[in-house]
Amino acid sequence: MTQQAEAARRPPLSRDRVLRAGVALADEAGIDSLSMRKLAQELGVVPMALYKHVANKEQLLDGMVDVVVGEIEPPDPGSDWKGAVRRRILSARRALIGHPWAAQVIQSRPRPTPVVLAYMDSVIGMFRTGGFSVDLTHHVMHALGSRMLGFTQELFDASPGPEPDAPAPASAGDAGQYPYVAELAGAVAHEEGSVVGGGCDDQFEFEFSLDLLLDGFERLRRQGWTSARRPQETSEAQEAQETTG
Amino acid sequence: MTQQAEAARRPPLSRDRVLRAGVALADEAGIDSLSMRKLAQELGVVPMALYKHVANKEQLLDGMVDVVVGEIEPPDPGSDWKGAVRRRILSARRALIGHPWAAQVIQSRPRPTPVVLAYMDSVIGMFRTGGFSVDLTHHVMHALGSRMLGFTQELFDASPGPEPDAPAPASAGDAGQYPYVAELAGAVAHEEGSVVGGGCDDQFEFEFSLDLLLDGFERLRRQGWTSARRPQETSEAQEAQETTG
DNA sequence: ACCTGAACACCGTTCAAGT
DNA sequence: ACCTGAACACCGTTCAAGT
Repeated sequence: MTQQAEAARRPPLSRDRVLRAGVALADEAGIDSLSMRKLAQELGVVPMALYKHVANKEQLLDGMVDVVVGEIEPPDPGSDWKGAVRRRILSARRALIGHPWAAQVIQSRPRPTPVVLAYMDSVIGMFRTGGFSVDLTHHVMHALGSRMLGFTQELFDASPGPEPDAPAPASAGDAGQYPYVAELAGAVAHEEGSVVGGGCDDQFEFEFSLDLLLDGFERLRRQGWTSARRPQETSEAQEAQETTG
Repeated sequence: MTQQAEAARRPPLSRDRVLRAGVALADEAGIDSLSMRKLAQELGVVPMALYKHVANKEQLLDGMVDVVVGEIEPPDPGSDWKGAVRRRILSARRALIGHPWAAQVIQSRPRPTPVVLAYMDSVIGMFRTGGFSVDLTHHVMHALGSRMLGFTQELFDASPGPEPDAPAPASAGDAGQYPYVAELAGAVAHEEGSVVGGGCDDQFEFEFSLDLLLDGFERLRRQGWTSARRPQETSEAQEAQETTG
């Protein structure tokens, strides 16, 4: 009765509503809290009702990834390849940051969804129309890796877990055992503009390595790099050039 | 009776034996098949017996990561920083490749174990003794990210899953929808030396982007880069130099 | 024909009962 | 004091029974 009344008040279930509820639940409660059962409860529906709109949990996660990737802004044409790629990737980063679970879920997918494939296709196109050979574009895409979607795999899960006030990764007590880590941690803690608590400026780090790669790509493109010449040889030849220049 | 006889035959349980059995089980059956219950069964022991040697499953996974990281060869002194770092990272890569689950597990850990911290400390040391400032070393470590431990996060799980003969990521049917992906896939399929099945040469891709980064690091080091000057400005200044040179 | 509750085959971990 | 079986609170998904 009450159940029926509630069902009548809510809009009918649809794949889209299921996916958006999944995204909302993962945003709020974390990806570990996302279960078919909890999602059904959130939607005021019996668990099995979900299976009419998604084949299983894997397909639910696929669809949720599509929602996030759908938030990435389209490429803006009419600028140099580097600026265009840079802007697009930083837009992807903004989308991913809004959904902290997304990076992990994307990497757990056994294959890209059509929406992700379309995004990758358009990024590849930006390199190709920017004057990159098929060969170089291929390796460049591998070098970008997950950075293409706006995230780098931090070595350890930096997401705010269930232990909010845990000791810092490199606490003072470990300074003796890990002198170089301590030196770095100390410098970061005193850095201007760093977040309270001694954290790193993730955006700066992201742009630092993104620009390092993009600059490297541009250098290779100008040299007409092909996979016949290994990058190491390339760099050595270039180092010689720089030294003499 | 039979149980007791079996228990008597086996060496007594220890933390080390539990960890090694966990590594072996994950190697053989995949990380998804690793459960406390199955691991106990593998050791001929009741599930609760494991909890005397590891506090919980999280600590089991931590210990398993330590086993893998322990396989990385120590640094060999007395060579230039780039060669030393390169060799060490490629050694880490060999260790990680032997345990396909390790990359995923490392990234799921909320914080580095002491063994991983010690490895990171020694890598930081290779940069510092190689002439890198604390500042630059910090950003360089971020840029390396998971590559430091020998793996890059491939955008999608390339590990041999439960569907061994599934269609290729970009099958011919999708060529029309994703023209640039198709172009790349076609080129890779015809590449010399590529594995049968059209896969990429992962080792080449890894070294390509590793060398791209290491070369970039060396360039910044020589320029005396500090975080006051952004990489982009650096590169633009350098581009002007290169163009005029 | 459609929907759904109970059931199945798992988890990690707690806890009290047994030796 | 030590060990461990049963139990708890969950999963994703199957399937047969109900409407």
